[in-house]
Amino acid sequence: MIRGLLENEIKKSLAALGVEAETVNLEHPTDLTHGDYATNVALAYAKKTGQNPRDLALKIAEELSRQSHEYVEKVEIAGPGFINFFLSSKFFAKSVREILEKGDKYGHSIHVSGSKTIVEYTDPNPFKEFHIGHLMSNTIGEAVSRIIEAGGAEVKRACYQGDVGAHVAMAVWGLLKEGGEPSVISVLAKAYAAGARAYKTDESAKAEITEINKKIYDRSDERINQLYDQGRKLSLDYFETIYQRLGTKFDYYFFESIAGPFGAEVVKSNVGPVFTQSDGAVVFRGEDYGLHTRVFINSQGLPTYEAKELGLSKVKHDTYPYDLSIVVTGNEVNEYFKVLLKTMELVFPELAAKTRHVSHGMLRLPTGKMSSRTGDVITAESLLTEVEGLVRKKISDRDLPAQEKDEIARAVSVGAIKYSILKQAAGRDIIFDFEKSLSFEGDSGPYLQYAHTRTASILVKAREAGIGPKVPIETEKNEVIRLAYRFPEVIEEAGKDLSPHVIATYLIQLAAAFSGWYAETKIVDPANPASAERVALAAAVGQVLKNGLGLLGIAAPNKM
RNA sequence: GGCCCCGUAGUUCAACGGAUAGAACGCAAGCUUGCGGAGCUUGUAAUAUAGGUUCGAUUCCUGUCGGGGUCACCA
Repeated sequence: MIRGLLENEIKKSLAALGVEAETVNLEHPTDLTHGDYATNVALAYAKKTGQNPRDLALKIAEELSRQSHEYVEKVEIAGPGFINFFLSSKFFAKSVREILEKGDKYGHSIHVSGSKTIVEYTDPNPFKEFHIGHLMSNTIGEAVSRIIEAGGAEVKRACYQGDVGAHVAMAVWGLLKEGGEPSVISVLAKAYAAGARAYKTDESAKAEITEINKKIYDRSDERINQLYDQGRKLSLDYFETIYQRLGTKFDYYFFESIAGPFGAEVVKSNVGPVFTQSDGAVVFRGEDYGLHTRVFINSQGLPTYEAKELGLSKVKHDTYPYDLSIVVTGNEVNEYFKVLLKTMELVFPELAAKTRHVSHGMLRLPTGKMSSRTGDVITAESLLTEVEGLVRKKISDRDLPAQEKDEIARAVSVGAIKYSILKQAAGRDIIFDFEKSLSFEGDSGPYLQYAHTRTASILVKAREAGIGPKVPIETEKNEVIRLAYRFPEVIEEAGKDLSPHVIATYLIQLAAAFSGWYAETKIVDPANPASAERVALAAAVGQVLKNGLGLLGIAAPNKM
């Protein structure tokens, strides 16, 4: 990559001046008039060498020009002592060629190849709703998975599901009361809601539910077994339809019925060195580590979230010996997760060192539209369906076959939702704004998809006109080409920080540059000899947009 | 109250300790004899507050104010 090359040259230049530089900071200036890369080494090392930053910068630039490279057009000193690099047309021509040659693989690298990563995300509970929180986790987890895969690692996707516990007993209680067979998902949802309500308000129902919970564990009741098995399968099958719609395919499913008992065992065998008996429960004294005390096994002998997740870390590693384990959750568990990680350090130190937590805020809808009136959860399906309907309306006047319209409506609606989740750094709440996400203007998924369809239709027109994409040795320089080659670096950064939004931000910048160029430049023009290379650039931009959207889990249709 | 996270244009978001703090929506003014106007161009407007560290602070440290999470058996 050009970046490494420049870093080396800077280091060599510094060495020639007798400056030992362990780190070289190289960045893309926000303003393209400041060049394609800039380094602040002169500012950073001025003091050490007792020189004025600009003087040092000047000397470094002299050294650099001595070893100048065909891909660097010029080196400039600017501001307080920045050294700015302007890349050459030769470099840009080469980068366009590379994008077209690598195609769908462009951006993929090998910087984490050979490593094994497991990503746990979504984690819906059978018998309960798949709500928009799960949608958020799924979107982030899938994007993170794809980004890490693009770095060359092997990635396994894992979903952890609570198939036992009070919530399940509540649903089964509801089924018994209503006498309904769990044959459609709405029956299950209703049964759970009834059970949850009764559990809070009705003492005898509460006792019944507790009893059912026990029977689920020991499988002593035929009728309950039957309802449980049916309901569990129905739920899991239903979740699969959503994963398919969203574009996720899990490699592993871990269940609470396995991780729970195992976690409890792990905790029990570490009472003394790590955990403490207290009031009939087993707790971890987090205060010794600046955290707070958490219960791992409650006084009824049942493992809590922390114990299960602790057990799960080992179950995962036994299943797939990972180098890196990423867990995506809502940020309400942040404090618990810290405690969990501390116990993991004590019990499974080698696993704790490999674990990273990505937490996200809540997905909130504006009041009025689909907002929950009575505290009901909003299901992922209802949001998807609502948005898809709006998209369908928007494209209703398109002259396209019905099946293609269906595909477009799906791609655009999923893209709109996913993009609005991924465009900002995970951690804070996201306000899903129907107007903004679906006005398809500016900072939105559909805007990116639209930019991509424009590149696609350019290629169609070019083919009709017999203008092939052709990359010359040197090429026209513009903002578009000066952004396109950065894609691999962007993926690397997003992977390092587990931050899909880095890609989203970059794609918007690229798409905006492309749209501006598109508006002022006639790309397909048989009368202009430059047309073939412009078509090549348009193709390259389309490829980068497609690959980038792909990393976010968003489809890039050719028409919309 | 303790601990953790967060305060950036009217709004929603960006910005490895770097240059004139970037976008989008909104608002104002423009753009089609040209590949999709779901677009483009120009303008408007912000680092909560007081200190400190630094050549340089939205970023790091401390105080204040404001918002959110959490503080033993639900996740």
